[in-house]
Amino acid sequence: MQPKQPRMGIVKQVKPLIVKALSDLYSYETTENELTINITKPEFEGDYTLVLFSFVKQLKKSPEALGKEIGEYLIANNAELFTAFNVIKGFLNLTIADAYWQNFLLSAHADPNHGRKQASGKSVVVEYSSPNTNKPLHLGHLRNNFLGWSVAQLLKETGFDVVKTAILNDRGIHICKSMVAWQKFANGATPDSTGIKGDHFVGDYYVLFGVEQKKEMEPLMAGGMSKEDAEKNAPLMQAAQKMLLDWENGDPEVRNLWEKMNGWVYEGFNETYAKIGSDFDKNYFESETYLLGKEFVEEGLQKGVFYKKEDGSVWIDLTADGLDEKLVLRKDGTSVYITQDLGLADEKFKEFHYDQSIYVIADEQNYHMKVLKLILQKLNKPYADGIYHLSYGLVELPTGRMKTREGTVVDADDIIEELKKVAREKTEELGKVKDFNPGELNELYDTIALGALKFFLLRVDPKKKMVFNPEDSIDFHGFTGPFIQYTHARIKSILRKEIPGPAAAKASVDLLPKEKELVVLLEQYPSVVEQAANEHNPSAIGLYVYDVAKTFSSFLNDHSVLHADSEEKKQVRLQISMLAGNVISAGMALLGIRVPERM
RNA sequence: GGCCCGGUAGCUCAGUUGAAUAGAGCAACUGCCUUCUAAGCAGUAGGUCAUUGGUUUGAAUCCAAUCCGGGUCACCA
Repeated sequence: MQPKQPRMGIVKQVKPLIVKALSDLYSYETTENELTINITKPEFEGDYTLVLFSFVKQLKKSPEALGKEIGEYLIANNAELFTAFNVIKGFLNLTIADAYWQNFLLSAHADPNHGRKQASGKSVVVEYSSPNTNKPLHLGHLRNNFLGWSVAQLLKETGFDVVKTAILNDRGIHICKSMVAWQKFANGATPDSTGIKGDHFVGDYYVLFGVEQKKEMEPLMAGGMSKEDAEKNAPLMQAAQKMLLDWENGDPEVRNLWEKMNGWVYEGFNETYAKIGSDFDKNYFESETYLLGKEFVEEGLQKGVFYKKEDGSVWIDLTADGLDEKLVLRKDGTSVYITQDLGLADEKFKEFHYDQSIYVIADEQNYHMKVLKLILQKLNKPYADGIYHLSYGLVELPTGRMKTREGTVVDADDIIEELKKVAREKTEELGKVKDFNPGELNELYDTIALGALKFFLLRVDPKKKMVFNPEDSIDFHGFTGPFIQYTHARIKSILRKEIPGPAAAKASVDLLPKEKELVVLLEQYPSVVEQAANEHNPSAIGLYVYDVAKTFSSFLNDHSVLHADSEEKKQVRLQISMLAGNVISAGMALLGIRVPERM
């Protein structure tokens, strides 16, 4: 990962000039990374500020003298870029030429590719979403989905070939539980016959399994059996275990039922994915990958990376790396989780020859992913270093973790519907789009509801866990998706009346503070995209786009675009408006959020 | 217990390759809609940046220790 960089565009051009200045003036050789340049605080004159303290000692000069000499040098040698400077304490405040900002505005305001980079030829696989097929998606899955989708989009934007993959955990004891419960209690009911969405339908039987199992456990525990034993010995559990064996042996009846019920779940998932705009280039199914990776065991033994214990189980000793001894093959010769992950990593590489393989997985699995990468490195796999775990924090409720048992899980479909309802109520209350037809209204509600939800989940640093408070997380004011969408609609409202004309090319007027602030901010957009992509961090985009919307709103409050004092002024403001609209639209698109023309 | 991650305003979050008085939103309070959409703008109030010590011209940011919270260390996935 690249080191963090402040968001700034022009600074990339400024840094080499300062390096050269230090070299020419003092024969002091430094690198761009050594320079600290910040945006100038509003209370001082200037655009960007070089912090001088770090050179004071080495150059044995006072900050004031240094600042003055560097400032004078920069203006003397780059008059087209710098027009003024001042030194306050240890800070050299530089003023960038108005012409630079005006040229930027001219070239960028109508450029739809502003911020997009050339294809690099590098490829990356992004795996996100790894649901079990025994219950519907919840809020945690949504964070995973939105993150993965957005990171994929960011990487596309910065020139990567991206393959989006999902792994479906479609086998195992949890699936058998739903199947057993359905066999016993459903009387042949189906999603169609009940009108229940497939994934919810199957999930209901998974829940029912737990309820009925508990009933069966009571007499067993009353007879003195421990809770653990009662769980195992409950007839339903026995049936599920048997079904798992039958499944592995390919029993046709079990396989048929399994395919039928998984089919219902996929139908439900696909409906939700379509609704949230999630998509995948390739689905992997655990039922097809769970046997992969065994060849790694033999290879690891030969290379001396793994070792075999007396009972036949195979292990790797990672204690030298500060980890533990990890099992890679059971004594009965069956593989464990890590084994199939090794196999899947290899499978993906064979198919896509990735330079980078990103796994969007919750931070519960930090340890596991560390082990995965380490084993691949020890096996000298060429793709090992490209493995990257995008670890995200869990979504919690004010009361703590969501728990299926306690029924505190926030269902994905439910929360989307709830938000849509709020979007509708709010829209009707405001009454600004009374001329919309039902189709347009429905689309608007979708746009707003999903905008609110996606922005809420993406605006937080992925690696941090976050709290979802149902009471006030559903908010359309302030630091939210709908506020940004609203700002976009306002901009469009202006541009529907007039767009920047050819006369704009000649417009060169002094920028007022609010105008300047916006232009400087908008000029940073490509560097923000680059940074967000490097860090696999969509929240950087969210913060930035909000900043743009907020700054624009403030600007709009103080200045009229269409009724500016002069034609030139109007043109400049139209350009700023258009660029702000494009940046908001493009930035939100990177988060998977649509922006409406009106709302 | 070992390892990992976190602790910033009442709440949710920015800010952490060290830099000028620590920033937003929500909630509270005050103003502002015959003028490009008030889902808005402007303002007031709210902080021992968990604690202690250290490094430094300078620390929310780096180091150490401590306290608190979470995760993980399964022949589960």
